[in-house]
Amino acid sequence: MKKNLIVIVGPTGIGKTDLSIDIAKSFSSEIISSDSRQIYREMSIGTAVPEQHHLDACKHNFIGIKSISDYYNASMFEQEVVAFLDEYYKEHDFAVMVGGSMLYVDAVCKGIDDLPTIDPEIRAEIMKRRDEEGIDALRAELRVVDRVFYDQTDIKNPKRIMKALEVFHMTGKPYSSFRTNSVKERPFNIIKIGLQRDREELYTRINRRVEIMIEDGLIDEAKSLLKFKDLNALNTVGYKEVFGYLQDQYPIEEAVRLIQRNTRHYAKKQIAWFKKDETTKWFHPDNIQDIIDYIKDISATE
RNA sequence: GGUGCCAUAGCUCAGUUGGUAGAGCAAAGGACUGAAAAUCCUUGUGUCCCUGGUUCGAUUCCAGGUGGCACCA
Repeated sequence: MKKNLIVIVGPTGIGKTDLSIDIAKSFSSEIISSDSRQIYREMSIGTAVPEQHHLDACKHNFIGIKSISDYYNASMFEQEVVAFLDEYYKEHDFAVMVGGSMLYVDAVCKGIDDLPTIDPEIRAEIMKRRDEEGIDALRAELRVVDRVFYDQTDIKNPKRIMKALEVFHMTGKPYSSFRTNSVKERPFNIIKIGLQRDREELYTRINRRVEIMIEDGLIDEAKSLLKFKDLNALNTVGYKEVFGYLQDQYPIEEAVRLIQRNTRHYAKKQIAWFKKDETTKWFHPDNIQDIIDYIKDISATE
């Protein structure tokens, strides 16, 4: 019988953590976190890492396994999770993957193309040119060296331009030549569960959760990380806004307001991304039995 | 009770020397295969409080009304 990966997705604050533990218990399963920020051990309050009694209730993987100074990306996550599952499935039939990082979820479920790892010098060089020559110069170069990608991408997005140029300078080949637009076959079933609530209800939960983070010591956590604020890991909702407060740019109330708003915006983007996947079955987080029945039903038939 | 000020987008307000209106905030929709909690794109019709008057034309001027605020009694 094929093994099963139960994937639980949904916007931040929807209630994924509680549900995932119930599901994991029902299927004698461990949990894999697909969360690009909970993976850093220095960040826990601001990333809403599950509380200790949750962690004790069920084995969690891929939480706190990296340091904020480590370079990490979706492809590394893909490889590590696939390797993990390869071992894990020798003793289990089900695994639960839960988390809101859209690209990380897709990296595991669909795979992403093999690309060369970019030398830090090349990345630094591109960033330096962006600062000195401007993004327009980089955009013009991309048009020459990779017209295919230039025509199909969002050309106003500096990150897209820089990524493509990094690959070109690293390999001498256009970025578009690495893009296969294919989905990798996995040796396990993927059962996608999407969680949804009324927008108003979700926003109320988000606003409240931010207040709780502050009560739980987010300010102190951010204070201890202030000197690392330029690391990518800390370009994160909850931290960047507190950094502004700690640097006297605005009062604490403003920081809270910004975190709440930016978290809502993040949730919106997650909803837009996840709803495009037509293989996802949507439930309200309280309908636990329906979800369990659905998983039993679909896993038995595949 | 009297006087004055105010009434415009979900909120705070600007504005129209009379030709049916726009900022900030909030919000909504979307893109996105290696930095993704990142990055990027798009979206402002609203009885301009109500009724009447003047006018070719009123959200704008005038009168009355209603509501709010302030001061005086």
